[in-house]
Amino acid sequence: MADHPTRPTIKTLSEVTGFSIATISKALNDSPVVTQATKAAIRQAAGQIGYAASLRGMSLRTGRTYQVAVLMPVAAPSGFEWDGVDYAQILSGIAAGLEGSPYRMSVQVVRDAGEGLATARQVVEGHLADGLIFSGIQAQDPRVEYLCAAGFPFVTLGRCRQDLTYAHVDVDSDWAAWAATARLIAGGHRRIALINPDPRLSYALDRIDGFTRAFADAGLPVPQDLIMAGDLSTRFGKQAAITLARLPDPATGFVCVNESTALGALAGLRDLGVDVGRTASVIAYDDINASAYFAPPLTTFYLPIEDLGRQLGGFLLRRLAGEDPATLQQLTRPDLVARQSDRLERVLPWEGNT
Amino acid sequence: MADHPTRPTIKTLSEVTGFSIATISKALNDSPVVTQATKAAIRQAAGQIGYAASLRGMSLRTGRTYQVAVLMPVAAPSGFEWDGVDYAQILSGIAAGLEGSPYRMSVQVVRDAGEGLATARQVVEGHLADGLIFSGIQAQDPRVEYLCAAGFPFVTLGRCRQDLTYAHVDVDSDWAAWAATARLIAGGHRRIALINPDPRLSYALDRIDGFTRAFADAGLPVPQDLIMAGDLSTRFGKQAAITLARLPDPATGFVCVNESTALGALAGLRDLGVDVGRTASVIAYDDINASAYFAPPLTTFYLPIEDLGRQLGGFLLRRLAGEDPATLQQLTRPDLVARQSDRLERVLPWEGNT
DNA sequence: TTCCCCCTTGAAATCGTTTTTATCCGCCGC
DNA sequence: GCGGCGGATAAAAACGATTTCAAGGGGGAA
Repeated sequence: MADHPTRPTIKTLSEVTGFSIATISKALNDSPVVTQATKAAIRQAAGQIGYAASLRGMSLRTGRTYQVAVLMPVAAPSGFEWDGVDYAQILSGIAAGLEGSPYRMSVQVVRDAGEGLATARQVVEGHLADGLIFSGIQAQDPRVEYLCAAGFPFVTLGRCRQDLTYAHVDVDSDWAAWAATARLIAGGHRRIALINPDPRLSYALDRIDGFTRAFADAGLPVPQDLIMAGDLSTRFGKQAAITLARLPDPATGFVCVNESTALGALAGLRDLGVDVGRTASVIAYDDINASAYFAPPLTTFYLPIEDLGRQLGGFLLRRLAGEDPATLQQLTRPDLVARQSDRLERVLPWEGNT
Repeated sequence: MADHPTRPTIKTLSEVTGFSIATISKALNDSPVVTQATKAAIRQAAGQIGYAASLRGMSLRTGRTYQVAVLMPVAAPSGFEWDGVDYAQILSGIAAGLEGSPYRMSVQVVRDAGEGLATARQVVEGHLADGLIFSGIQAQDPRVEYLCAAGFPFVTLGRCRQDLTYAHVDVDSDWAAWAATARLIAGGHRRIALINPDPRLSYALDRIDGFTRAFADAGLPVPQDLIMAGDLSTRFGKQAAITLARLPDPATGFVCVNESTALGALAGLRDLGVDVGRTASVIAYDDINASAYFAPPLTTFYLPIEDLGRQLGGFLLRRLAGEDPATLQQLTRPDLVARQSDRLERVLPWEGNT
């Protein structure tokens, strides 16, 4: 732990320039009470000796931490299963959104929503960060409630269904599910399954809404029995697909929640000997652009999660600057990436053979 | 930004207990100069009012930040391709390894090795963290050199090939590549390809060593022309497989660097009409347990990356406590998960048809 | 010329800890 | 009985910044 040639402090700079530390501080913070000439001289000297304010000192005095905490959910460690979420990309986006500010990103791992609330409490009460970013928003989300009540700055990836005003970035899951379902209906499918995550998640409900609306638009009854709630794992996707394809009146279309469940669905259908692309179709959300390499390549709705992360970071910065959360809300429609697998290319099973 | 009912400071505790803040500090840090009785009283009161030392104050005084920085590599943002690395799991492991300590995890995103060095410098010179964790170690790694020279505590995931003593955790890639190659040789393959990442990476060289040794052990010539260096993307896996399978004397076995390249290889072979499992075999490192759902399921060497992360965190804690880095080194052999796809079940292509 | 005000800068307090140094007190030894 | 010693606690300085308030100086107005 070699103590590096102690880096310059404001006092060093004071000795070098001859100005008092008070003036230095004001000059560097661009206070209007300091002359332009003085500011220039001080900045020049600061650059010269490579002075950068110590976050520690600033932090103690101002009460700010210059840290942004991100609550990163990880699946419970029991028998790891891929969940298809590339959180690294989200973090990368957040970091990009924070760039240019003095804020750094502190990652807190949370294993479930309950732990999320506890961690949020710790962050707020322990002044561990100045702002919070998290995802996995539930329809009724205790973290959102708590943070709103506490008046703590935060931005979420996703919206809860409560009447609260807060900054958020979200994907239009209702629309995406609607579009995916409508596309399968147009392709001739009637028995379409919705492979959905934890039903407490707000976007799981959005997906059900969109799914339902697509059937209503087509004047068709909604196949309630084909809505499956689980998690984001490949294992669940496979199990669900197998269950659904084995029904007396099997599902032929699958609207998966993401690429890992879609991969599982494909594996399940393959095990049953179902030829995806001929007798069944799969559509998914696309976080990581792996679907192009599946067998068959999947039609997806691409989520630019790094961009979403960047928005999250940018919004939090603006929120920290005092901006009204009502102006910091954004809804993105994912782009359709049409590949194959979503249209019935040959006969539909219920049409019999010719 | 409601200023929460200002949380208790050491001064509060001093007023409550009647002891001076100096005594409080010593008592809570378990200094031997304080009586047991006093310590007990102070601890009791601290628990009572919910006092926890402010990291800000501690940090300013001690010069420590109580932060651990993790350098998280992300692929360059040009046309995102999945790289199959679930860094979230590594972070989760690191956080688990840090649990119980006052250290928190700060994540710095780096886009390439050069930026990694710059970021490491920033962290060290700006006192942004007390320790550093990073991966993607190159055979000649400037970050390792710099940090060793600076005497800054760090732990790496991977080893460089320089003669430096530092704490690290690594996977025995040499062994894994050897075992995978030997398995394919035993399965009848002779034209075995090594799909490898960036050749500057230390473990890329380890893999070449193991690959080479497997051929040497079998008394066979090493197919140098089948060693492909690229990145971890699915795209590269596909391109490489297509190139290799189109050779006049095509590759029939593929030792992939991870699951995303393996997925790409499968996609490429499928496009060429190669029946993997009959005329070709693929083996991969397995970070995320998705290979079980590929078509066909892949035999893999499973890397418990969360455990590796936990080790990283634990090692760094011990390093920060002053332990000798020479004692903080660990090499793990990944577990073989035998599925299919790695044995030639039917005829070998060069045997002609019967 | 004198007084006042404003503009610029400086001194000092403060944030919450740790650590060094000082003080107080009782007890032991001579 | 007195001096010194050591054990327990307290006082004060320090870490590096920001911020409040005071001070100094110059210029304009009377």
